[in-house]
Amino acid sequence: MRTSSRPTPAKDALLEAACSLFYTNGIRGTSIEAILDRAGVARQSLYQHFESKDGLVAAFLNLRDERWCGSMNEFVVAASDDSIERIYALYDFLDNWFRQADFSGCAFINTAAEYSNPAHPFHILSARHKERVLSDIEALCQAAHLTNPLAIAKQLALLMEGAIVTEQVTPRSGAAQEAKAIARMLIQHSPKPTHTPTRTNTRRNT
Amino acid sequence: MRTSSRPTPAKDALLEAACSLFYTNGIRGTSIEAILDRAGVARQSLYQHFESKDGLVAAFLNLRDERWCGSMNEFVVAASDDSIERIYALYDFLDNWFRQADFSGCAFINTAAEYSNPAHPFHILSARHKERVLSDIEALCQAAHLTNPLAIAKQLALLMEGAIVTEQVTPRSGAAQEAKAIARMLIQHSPKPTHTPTRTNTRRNT
DNA sequence: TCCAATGTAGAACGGTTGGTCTATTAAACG
DNA sequence: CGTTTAATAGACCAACCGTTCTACATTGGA
Repeated sequence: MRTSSRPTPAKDALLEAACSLFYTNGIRGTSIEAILDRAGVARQSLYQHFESKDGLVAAFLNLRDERWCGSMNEFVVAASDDSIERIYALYDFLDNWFRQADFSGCAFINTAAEYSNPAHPFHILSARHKERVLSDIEALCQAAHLTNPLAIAKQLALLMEGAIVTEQVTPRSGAAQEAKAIARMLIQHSPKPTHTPTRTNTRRNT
Repeated sequence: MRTSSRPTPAKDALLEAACSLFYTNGIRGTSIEAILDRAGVARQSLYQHFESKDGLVAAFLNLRDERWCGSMNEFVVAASDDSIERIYALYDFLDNWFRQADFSGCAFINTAAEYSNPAHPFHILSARHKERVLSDIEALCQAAHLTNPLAIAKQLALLMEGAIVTEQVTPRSGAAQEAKAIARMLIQHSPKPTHTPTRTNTRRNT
């Protein structure tokens, strides 16, 4: 009687089904029955691998976080060698995501909406995901030698959220490219990195 | 036996309770029982005034749309006489909203997330709300004599969505002021209106 | 005064939900 | 070989859900 955390065929199928259904239909909108059907797995198998529906939800959120952040980072790295272009590629990543048939917004925004209490475990997991995304973006800004990388990362993240939600409520709105254009303007008008000396830097005794 | 659409005490209490509960707990997260309790109204009264739970949901969405847009427009008009300042006041309106104790994000974003199918009646109502908000913002941009008011309105709306969602997932993040700062940059770097003549305008034979 | 409308209280319904229990099968491994 | 382990199928449960129904009280006009 071991409570293994190693993936078993049944456990794997369960998680995959949960991922898909929780994402597109929401958590409260997805019944255990529907997950079992999709996974083609017996009822008991679920409770052998997960404590409860809530346990399965937590596993779903963690897996989705890992995969989404992984995809994002892979995409921007593959997009360009230039560190500034990689930032803009964030919005191409979104654009690409939006075109996928099963796009239903951000799973974590949706979850935070479904569980509005900020103290709720699912809401907390959602907030943590957004923290991770923010720090990934901040890393991109640092690599691009932008001054105040965190501040710009926050702005870039806000633009991403806006694009995601706009596209969710009004599909095919082209929000990703809209956000990209704003991001361009933002970065072009941000303070220049020190290794690009400006005339201002050469002044003495200010 | 008349199916009046005039508000009755019971009908009013029901709608008010539904508004509050659907907003903070979501639609699937709110039971008929909870609404009856909150309204202090008998079970039968609900089905006398509304066809079903879905009917009550539709009434909630319509009322919320009316009230929210009304508040927004009142706020920006009261904020300033200057047409450009009114645009910036959009984000002060958000800031004010975010500080309210029961803030739970945008009811329409939440609803579109809960009913992800764009063909679902609730999703459609949510999309329509966003259309109305967009046209209100566009009107502000026209009043400010901005060139291409719709294009700028879309950008301003995207910033608003981003701020709302950011604040929802991560409360007290100051996202409204963040968005306001980006909006400032956006408008300052947008093409100037014709009634503010520039040197370019005074040239002859270009 | 009577009647219709609007309200209340609460039982009852069929369906669904998350979760448990039992019994059985099949492979993995000492 | 026998035992453990994960898997299966499906009955079962209590709770909850949206909805309907019955019975009764209040009230404001014709």
